[in-house]
Amino acid sequence: MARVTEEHIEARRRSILEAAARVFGECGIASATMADIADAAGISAGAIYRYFPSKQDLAHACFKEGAAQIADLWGQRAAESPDPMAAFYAVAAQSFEDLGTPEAAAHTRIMLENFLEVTRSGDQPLRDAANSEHRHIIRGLASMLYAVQSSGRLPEAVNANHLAEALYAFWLGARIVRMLDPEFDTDAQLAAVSSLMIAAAPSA
Amino acid sequence: MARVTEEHIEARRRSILEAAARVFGECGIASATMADIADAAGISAGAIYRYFPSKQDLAHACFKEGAAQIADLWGQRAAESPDPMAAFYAVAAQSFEDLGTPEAAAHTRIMLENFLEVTRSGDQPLRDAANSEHRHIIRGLASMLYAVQSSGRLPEAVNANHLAEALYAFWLGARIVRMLDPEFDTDAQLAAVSSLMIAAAPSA
Amino acid sequence: MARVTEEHIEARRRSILEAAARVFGECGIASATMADIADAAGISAGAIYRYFPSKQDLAHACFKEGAAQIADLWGQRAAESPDPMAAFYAVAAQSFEDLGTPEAAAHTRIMLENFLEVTRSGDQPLRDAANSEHRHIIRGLASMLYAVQSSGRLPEAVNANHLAEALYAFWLGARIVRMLDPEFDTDAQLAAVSSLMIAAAPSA
Amino acid sequence: MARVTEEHIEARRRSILEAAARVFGECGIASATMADIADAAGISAGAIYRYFPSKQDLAHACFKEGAAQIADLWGQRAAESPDPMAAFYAVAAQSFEDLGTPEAAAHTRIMLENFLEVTRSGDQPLRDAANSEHRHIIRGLASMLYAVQSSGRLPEAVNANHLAEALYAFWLGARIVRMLDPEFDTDAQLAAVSSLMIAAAPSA
DNA sequence: GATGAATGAGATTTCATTCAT
DNA sequence: CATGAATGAAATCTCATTCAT
Repeated sequence: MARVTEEHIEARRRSILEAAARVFGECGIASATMADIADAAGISAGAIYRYFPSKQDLAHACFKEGAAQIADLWGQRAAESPDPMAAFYAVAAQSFEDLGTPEAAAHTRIMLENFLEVTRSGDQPLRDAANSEHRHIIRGLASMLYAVQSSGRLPEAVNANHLAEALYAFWLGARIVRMLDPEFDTDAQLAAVSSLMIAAAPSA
Repeated sequence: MARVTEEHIEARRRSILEAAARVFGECGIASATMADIADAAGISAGAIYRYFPSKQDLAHACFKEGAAQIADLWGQRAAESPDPMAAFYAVAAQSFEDLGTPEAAAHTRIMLENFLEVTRSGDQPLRDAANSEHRHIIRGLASMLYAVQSSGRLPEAVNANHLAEALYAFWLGARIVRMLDPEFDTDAQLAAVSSLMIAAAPSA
Repeated sequence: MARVTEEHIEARRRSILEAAARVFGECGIASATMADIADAAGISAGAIYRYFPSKQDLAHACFKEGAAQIADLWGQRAAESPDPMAAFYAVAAQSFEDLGTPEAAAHTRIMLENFLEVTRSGDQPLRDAANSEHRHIIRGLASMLYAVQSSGRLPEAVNANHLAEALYAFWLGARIVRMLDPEFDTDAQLAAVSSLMIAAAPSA
Repeated sequence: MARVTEEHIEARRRSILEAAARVFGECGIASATMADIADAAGISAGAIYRYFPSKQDLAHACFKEGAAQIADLWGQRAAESPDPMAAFYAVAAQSFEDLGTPEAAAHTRIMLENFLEVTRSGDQPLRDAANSEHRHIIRGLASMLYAVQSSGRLPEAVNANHLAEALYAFWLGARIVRMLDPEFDTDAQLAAVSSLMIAAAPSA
């Protein structure tokens, strides 16, 4: 089985990563065993170590993968949409809805586990990586809000940057509660926030 | 005599619970060992089993304990304050600030671990317990907002219930990001939200 | 089984150490498994870790134990014997004979494995420990030879110190070859060395 | 064509053997991995199995190789030198000095590992092979001593055969201690032994 | 009632070896 | 023939839990 193409190797790496995300999401990083992941990926446990040096590295790779996907989601939608405010609603609504899929739910859980590990271990590079992820999204959100403010639909008295942070926090918190409580109506919450912003818009 | 014994038992139970919260918060539930907890509580590992049937039960008891404390915080402050809106700011600001203390940080982490376990295990009673906790807080928040709305400082177009949920989500998400990123300025975010609500207030 | 006496613990430690020496001697440190040692000691593998933090530490403890026994042997005999030269023959002959016992053979093998590890790892403290052992014996040997030289039975032209080192090297090498080759006649060699020294004695 | 292939095969075999000796000497047989050896030999791990059926066989081949080199050393020098006693000093001094080179140090270590395995496994052919090696050297040494004795420089009372064995043991032991302890002055020891033999020489 | 030594069931990780390419 | 990805069988070490003292 030697002399395999580069793509084959990359594909194997990805399939391990996907299996790991699935299993980690289901069982938690600590409880999941390498054997579980190997089974899910259809290979032997030992084979994983050709692609990832340790369970911890595999978990980190899963986290980065998930973070990249989330960042993509925000970046893509923001670029697509002509109305910046609508983009926020679209992305938020989309990601809330995605929570129903096992992948997105798993990613949310892995992200939280990563958060827990980072705040506990005090590993600064890891912390920086985690921070840069949310800062990236907040920056995007803030630039949306600046555009809204420029168009006169957000009062000057509101600090766009800080509101972007608050919206990010809302989005993160809502995802969490929503996973726990399916009756937690994220769409209605989005609508409430929206109506608040409309009400706050300087009357033309 | 029996009375004294019972008190003694309860005191022992509490000291174990406190030690467990401390250790679970620091190390994570999976990594913490019963020996760690026993050391922190100043007893032997075997003795814990007289008070809690298993590590898992001990962890559940910690969750409940933490949830009760958070609920107390909200209930107490809300009752104290004459101005409902101010109460929200006070509690939120207080809890953001508390994140600097090891106890509050540990509680936040334990709550998240609880969340993770609940969404994974599908254990309905546990899920209900977790849900009832945030619903309790949201109810309090909603009644504050109704009061604000009644006083004419919040537009009728905004659904107070859903806004309460959104504020709760914001509060939860902000606590999380703040633990990761000390530069995440929760006070400024509260101010931004506040200024938005003021701007949205029906002009007298 | 708690609240065991200090002696019981020490006894358990010793029984593990003895079992380990037996098994390490038989199989080699690398090949021996903790399960083998646990079986030999009549306990579970996990229990060993209460007494020794790792397999490596256990191996080192075995080595030190063996070294201490050897040093005792030299020290004791040297003190007992009025004739220093006879003491050397006695100790050497004794230790050559001992090679027939499993314990002594095991110790010789463990010592060699320790030597191999030390020269490979470059761990200086370990190296120092190993060196101090043979230096101790050589010092004893040298003081014997000085006494012999003082009594005029060894020419002044011979450096007693260096001859002591040579005798130590001979003793070590002979033990090794003897284990390999039962026909290697260590007594005859001792006699040959002895006759050489007698021949070298300044004629009265 | 067939001839070329055969030479090629032999060359490959030798390069693997050399790489294995290097790696085994550095890491020890148990710790060395087939991958390490393959890297050192510049081939793939799987290819080794075309030349040697198993790791153990490879190790045995290394032993034999090392033994042959040592025997060569003694045979060559002994033949070269007109004065047999000088030959012993030359070979011994040379091999002590060589211990500074990685190759010679590796050979000494491999020899010891071989010794350990042989005395443990009870594999008689292996034991015989190891024995025949030192007997070969001892025979050479003994014939030197006979020559010395014939020339009247060694008393008849000394058994040349047994003294040869003792010198061999000294040489082996000194090599070992010297590797551990660089301050172990093998030249001075040789000189001490030499002075003892001179003193023992029947006064003309 | 408390203790802590012991158990025993894994979990991660490593490699010799094989064999499809 | 060589390659090196994959296997699968350990081996070390960790802990929740039990129970003799």
